[in-house]
This record gives sequence, C-alpha cells and structure tokens, in this order.
Amino acid sequence: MTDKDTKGKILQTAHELFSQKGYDGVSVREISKAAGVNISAISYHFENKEKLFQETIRNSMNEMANTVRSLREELGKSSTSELALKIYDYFIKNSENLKLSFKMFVIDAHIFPHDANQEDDFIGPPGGKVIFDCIMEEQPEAKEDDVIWAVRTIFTQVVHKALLMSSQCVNHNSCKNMTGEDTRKHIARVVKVVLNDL
Amino acid sequence: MTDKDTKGKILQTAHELFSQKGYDGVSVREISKAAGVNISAISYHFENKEKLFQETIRNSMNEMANTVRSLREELGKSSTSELALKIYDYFIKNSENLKLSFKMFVIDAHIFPHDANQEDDFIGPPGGKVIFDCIMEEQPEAKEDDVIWAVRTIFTQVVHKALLMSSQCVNHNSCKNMTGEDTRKHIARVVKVVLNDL
DNA sequence: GTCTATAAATAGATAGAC
DNA sequence: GTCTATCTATTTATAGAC
Repeated sequence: MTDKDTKGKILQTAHELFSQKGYDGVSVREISKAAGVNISAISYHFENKEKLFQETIRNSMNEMANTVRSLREELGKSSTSELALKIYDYFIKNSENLKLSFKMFVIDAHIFPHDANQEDDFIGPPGGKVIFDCIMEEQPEAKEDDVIWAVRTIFTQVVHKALLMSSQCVNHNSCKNMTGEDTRKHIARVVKVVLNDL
Repeated sequence: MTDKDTKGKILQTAHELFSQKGYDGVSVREISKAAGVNISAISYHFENKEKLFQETIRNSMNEMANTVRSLREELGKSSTSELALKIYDYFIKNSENLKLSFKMFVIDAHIFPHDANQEDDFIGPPGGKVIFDCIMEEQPEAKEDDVIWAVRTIFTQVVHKALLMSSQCVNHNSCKNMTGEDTRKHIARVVKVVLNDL
C-alpha cells in the first residue's frame, strides 16, 4: 500500500503549503520535496497541479464542515456563543484549513472547485448549517431569514478574526494590541447583540 | 517627463494585476506588457518586483484611508449606517484597492510593508478612524473601548461582504442568492444592532 | 531613460526504464 | 507505482548599446 501512503503524504503537504503560500506561491517540486516523494508521483496520482489543488480544497471544506458538526455534538445543547468560540478556537488551531477554504476561495477563485461545499441545501458557509440549527434550538420562535442573517454575521466575524490572528500581520499596526482573549470577547459580544435582535 | 508617465503606468497596472492574481500570480513581464512599457523599466524605476509590490500596497492603503475620509466629508453629519454603506459601495466599485489592501495583507503577509498604514495612532483598519469619529458624534456618551469594538465589527462585515461580492465566487453555493441589495440590508442591520449595544 | 539581448534559475509536464 | 532524465516554457534580473 505505498499508493495510499504517497497520495496521502502529497495531499497533506499540499494542504500545508497551499494554505501558507497560495496556489501560485508553491511549485509541485516544492510539494514533492517536502512530502518526501518523487516529483512525478504528483502527476501520476493527481494528473496535474490544478487538480491536486482542487482535491486539496475539497478535503479542506469537508473537514471544516465535519469538524463544526462534531464540535456541536461535543458541546451538546450549548449556547450559540460557546459554539462560535469553539469554532474560532478550531480555526486558530487548524488555520491551514481556514486559509485554504477562504483565502483560496477569494484569491484563487478561478480554480476553486464549484462542488467543494457539500451542504448544497444551505445558503452559507460550510458549517453554517450547524450554527443555524444551534440558534434555532436556542430561539425556536425566530424567523428563518433572520437566523440566516445571524449565521452570516457571526460566521463572518469568526472567520475574519481567525484569519487575522493566524496571519503574520499580528505585528502590523492594524492588529496591534489584539490578543486571542480580546478577540474571543469581541466575538462573544457580537453573538450576544446579534441574537438579541432575533 | 516620460519618467512620471512610465512609472505611473507601471504602478497603475501593477495595482490591477496584483489585486486580481496576487503577488505570485503575476510576472513582471505581464505587468510591463499590460502597461505598454519595456520590461527593464520596472527594474529601473522600482529596483525589483518585491519593491514594486510594496509601493503598490502603500499607495492602495493611503488611497483607501483618504477615500473613506472624503466619503465622510461628502456625507456631512450623517448616520454611521449611511457611511458604512458608502464605504461598502466604494469597495465594490474599486475592489482592486480592497483586494490589494486586505487580501495581500493576509496572503502575501511576508512581503507586506510594515509602514503601510498611515493612521499610526488608531488601532484598526485604514479608514477605521473615520467610522470611529462618526459613531462618537452620533453617540457622544459611548465609551471608547465599546466604540472600537463597534468599528471593528462593522468594518469586518463591510470588508468581508465586499470581498465576497467582488470575487468570482458569486456563482458558488455559499454565495448563491446573494445580491448587492441583500448585502446592503445585511450591513445596515449589523450597524443598527451594534450601535444599539453602545 | 529606454531599449535589445541574454544570463541563470525555475516552472509544469512527460517519456521510458525498472 | 516509482524512478531518472529531460523537454519546453517562463521566471527575475542585468549588462551594455543608444
């Protein structure tokens, strides 16, 4: 089973490098070297660089949605605020996933696979459906449109804050005096006022 | 004065292309060709690709902050909601600026110039100081920490929404059913609930 | 200040042996 | 399924004529 080993190592390494440097910032040579496999193994397993990237994105989006789901299950019937912070913590800890899913979504949009979001029924970010359900349990009387607004507002804050915190820009003026705890308080407050408006 | 012409054309073209494709996605050849100048003119005027990029970023950040300032002056003593929507409209119309300032801030952070934000006194995004002032005029009794939270929350929504709208991802599942008017309503509502909490 | 020509490195992809 | 070797194109950067 050297197949699965090699293919898996390539995928994992590609994930890391693409999220750090973007699609154009990484060469297939670099990926193969970092993964400890031969260059031509990438062509063999993924046909070309573009298809490797798309496969990586698909994995990343799926993992994101699945993780949000499992975070919700772990927490049980908890508050939306707790869930949002759990998701934030996950993004910080596994920032590669977030960067791949969002940054590439915006920057390398031309090669972003259109079937990457598995939640075809839900209009929103991957994992958004879980937050939606959480809010609906907390406030069963809320209208659906309002809850979708709430999900997007909360998710935007979580993603944006996690992106800034996990980037190298924390030394920049705009991010100065921004600690992880400050950001958590910021998010919690956003959740509070958003839910108050439902 | 072919000097200023050439240098200016390079800067303008670099601005467009970098914001579309990112630092690694554009070659200096491509820039020189699109700008209608000779390749070596870039080395001559900017030394190398990296310094051209940093100069472009600095211009973009300055223009962003200046525009937000002038939008505020145009509006006179208006509501924060109106200002936020004006800024959103500006980002949509001039999305290259936003992409350069934010996307590169996150993705090409390793070459982001540390002196790009001219508002050294204010902790927040370029242009954030203007929103801060606007809120303080609207609610003079508000505490500074609360207003900073409000600025960041509002600005995050505006930037994030504008980024999504100006990307090619509008055909993606996550962005389906998202029109410009929906987004404006979304932002207006966020401003409303945030200011209510001050 | 602008040009041509070119150096030197690196890119993605593949042919063919094993 | 993995390897070496290599093709072709493109990259940044610069030397030197005008």
